[in-house]
Amino acid sequence: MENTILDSLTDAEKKELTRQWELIARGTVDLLPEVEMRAKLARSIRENKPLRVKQGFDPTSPDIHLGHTVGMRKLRQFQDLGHQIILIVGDYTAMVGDPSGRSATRPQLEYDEIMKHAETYQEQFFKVLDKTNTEVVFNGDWFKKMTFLEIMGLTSKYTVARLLERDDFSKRMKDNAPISLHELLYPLMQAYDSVAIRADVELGATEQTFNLLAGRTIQEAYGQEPQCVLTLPILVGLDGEKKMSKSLGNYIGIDEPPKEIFGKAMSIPDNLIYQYFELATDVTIDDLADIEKRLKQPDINPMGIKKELGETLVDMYNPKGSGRAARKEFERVFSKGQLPDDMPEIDAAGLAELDLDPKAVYLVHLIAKTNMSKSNGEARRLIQAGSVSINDEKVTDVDYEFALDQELVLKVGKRRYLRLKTA
RNA sequence: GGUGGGGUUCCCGAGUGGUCAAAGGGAACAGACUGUAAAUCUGUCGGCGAAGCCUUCGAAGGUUCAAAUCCUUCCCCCACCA
Repeated sequence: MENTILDSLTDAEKKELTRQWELIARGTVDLLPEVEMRAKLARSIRENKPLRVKQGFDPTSPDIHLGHTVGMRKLRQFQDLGHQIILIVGDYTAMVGDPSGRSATRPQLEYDEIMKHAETYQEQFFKVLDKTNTEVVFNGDWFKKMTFLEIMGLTSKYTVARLLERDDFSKRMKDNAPISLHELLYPLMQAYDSVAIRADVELGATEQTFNLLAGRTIQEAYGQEPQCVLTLPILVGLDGEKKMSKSLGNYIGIDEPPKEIFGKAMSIPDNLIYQYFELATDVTIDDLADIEKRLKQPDINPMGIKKELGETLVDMYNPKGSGRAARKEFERVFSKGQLPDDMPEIDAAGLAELDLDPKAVYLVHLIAKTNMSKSNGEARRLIQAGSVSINDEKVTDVDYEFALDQELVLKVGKRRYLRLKTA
């Protein structure tokens, strides 16, 4: 039957199919099953009916980061091709916690907190996607209403053996780590989302393959045509090892200030530069090839290319020119060792509020109370390690105390600054 | 439900009455070297302005001059059996 649709296309339609296919396939790891996907696309073109393309995001953290944008940018491509995007905000799935790639149960979140995150997600989605033809739905909309009988119905459509096939579960079994029953349900919930919105295609990172495929099974069980599955590479975090995630602290948030985005981009290991361009930016295939070539040249310092990356990333989520400004600022502060444009400030009154005497400021307390360190102990250690300076002069005396009688700049570590003003 | 094994600091993991704020490793932070890269080396890594004190070894009690270590109860995890 698939072939009949393909065969019946006019030349113009075939050309359109090829165009769409190429764009969709770019950068994807797997498109399963390919034949079905082709047939769905062909039908969509023939009948002029957009595909319903879905991806779910669990609002487990307050911000969207570059890792999320890999899928979102693929969605954007579908959108530009005229297809319908459905974003599932997983308010209910977030409560369960996706076990994918996890070696331990996720901590359960409070519903209120999840909803707060959901709000910022909805704002940040549209830094990448076009608001006008995006549907945003919460999966709580249907899960909230499900009766126990209906849940039984859902769970009867999948077997435990198949769930346990997943390597994250089997690993946990082997390691004698706990697996809670509700975690087993996660893939079924995600799968049911596809039923609820009648998805034609679902996107996700490669680690999602199992959940995505479960969607096919469940849709079929509910009498729907199974969705096609499109997987994308996982973006590695700043540490160069683990996947980018808020909880690991190795992320670049798209809502962060330009300075931060640029600085974080500069801190990634060199061997990630290409990947970041490929997965997190919109550079053309030609540019990508050029970047690859340049990175291979032995006499080139990858730092320059990394700065381009930083600039590109900043510009994607900020007004024009922000990338350039961020780069200049970075070069001034870190390459030339000059003071940053702006830094936190405190004056005598501010010190007093922190219970510090402007006439005899105890440095350890100053650092700790202004959150430049986590505790007095840490402040003391930083001083001993020689990472604290005032007006560019290293301070190594743990008991250092000074009177604030002139403007000073305190620097702790490589990037924490504080300007002290007399009034 | 029964039997056995476990729960130690951010993580892994040693420790079975004092010398334990607790070995070792990892992570993290800082310093040197650099390019806020990697690698390497060094230092730090519960809190308190020194001494000393305080909090921490699943939870709560108890024994003891002294408890991560012994006892009691409870909570949780795992394996095998059912």
